[in-house]
Amino acid sequence: MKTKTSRCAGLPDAAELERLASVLRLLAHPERLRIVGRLERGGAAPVHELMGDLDHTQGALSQHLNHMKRAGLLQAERRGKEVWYSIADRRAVSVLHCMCCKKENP
Amino acid sequence: MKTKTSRCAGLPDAAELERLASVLRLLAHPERLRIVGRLERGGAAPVHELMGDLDHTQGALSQHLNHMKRAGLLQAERRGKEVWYSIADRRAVSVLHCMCCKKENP
DNA sequence: GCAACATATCATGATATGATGATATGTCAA
DNA sequence: TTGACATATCATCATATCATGATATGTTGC
Repeated sequence: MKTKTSRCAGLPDAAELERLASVLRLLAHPERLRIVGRLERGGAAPVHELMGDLDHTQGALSQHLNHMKRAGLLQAERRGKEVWYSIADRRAVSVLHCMCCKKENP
Repeated sequence: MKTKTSRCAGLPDAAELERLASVLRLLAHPERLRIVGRLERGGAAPVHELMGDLDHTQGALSQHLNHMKRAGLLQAERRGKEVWYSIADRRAVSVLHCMCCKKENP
C-alpha cells in the first residue's frame, strides 16, 4: 500500500500546518526574536521598558507585541498605566533556542 | 549600570538575528514544513517522489527545494536523471518538533 | 474636567513573498 | 542526434508584510 501520505504519516494535517506556519512567520523577524529573547532573560516588562532595551519606536513595538499577543505567543496584563508583557507560549523560546544551536548533523 | 542591552545579554547580534530570521522565514510555510517532515520521516528522495508524496506542482516544489537548499537547510545530490534531496541543517527538524510540542508553560 | 503619560491603532507607500504557467536545461538511452 | 524524462528557472500578477508618522484610546492624579 502506498498512499500519498505513506511517507508523511504522523505529520500535522493541512490546517494544523497552516497554524504552525503562521506562528513561525511571527518568529521569523529579527526584532520579534529580540523581543522573545528579552522577555525570556529579563522577564515580564511594560512597553516603555522594552522600548528602552530594544530601541524601537513606540508604534512599531506596540504592533509587534500585539501581533504576538493575538497569536498567543505573548500575554499582556495591565497594571495601572502600564501594560506588562510576558511569554505565553513556550514554543517561542524553544524555537529561538533551536535556531541558536549548531546546524550540523551529528 | 544599565545599558540598552543589559537585559538582552547573550542574545545574538543584529546580523545574526537577521540570519536566524531568514531561515525561520523559510520554515514558516506549510508546504515547506511538510517537505521537512517528509524528508525526516521518509529519508532522502528525488523530486518526482516528493511530488507524489506531497502533491505539489513540479515548478512550485522545485522552487521550495531550491530556496531551502540555498539557505543550507537541504542538500541535493544528482544521481543520473534524478536529484535527491535530504536535510542538511538539523535545525529544520528541531524547529518542526518544537512547534509540534504543547504550547503551555510547565 | 484636564494634563501628562502609556499604549494602541490607523493610513500609506515600499518591499517581499507566493502561485502559476511557460520555457529552459540537463541526462540518458536508443 | 533525437526523444523522453527529470529538474530548474523565468515572467507575471496577486497578496502579504513592513516601516513610518499621525492619531486615538485608556489611566492616573490634580
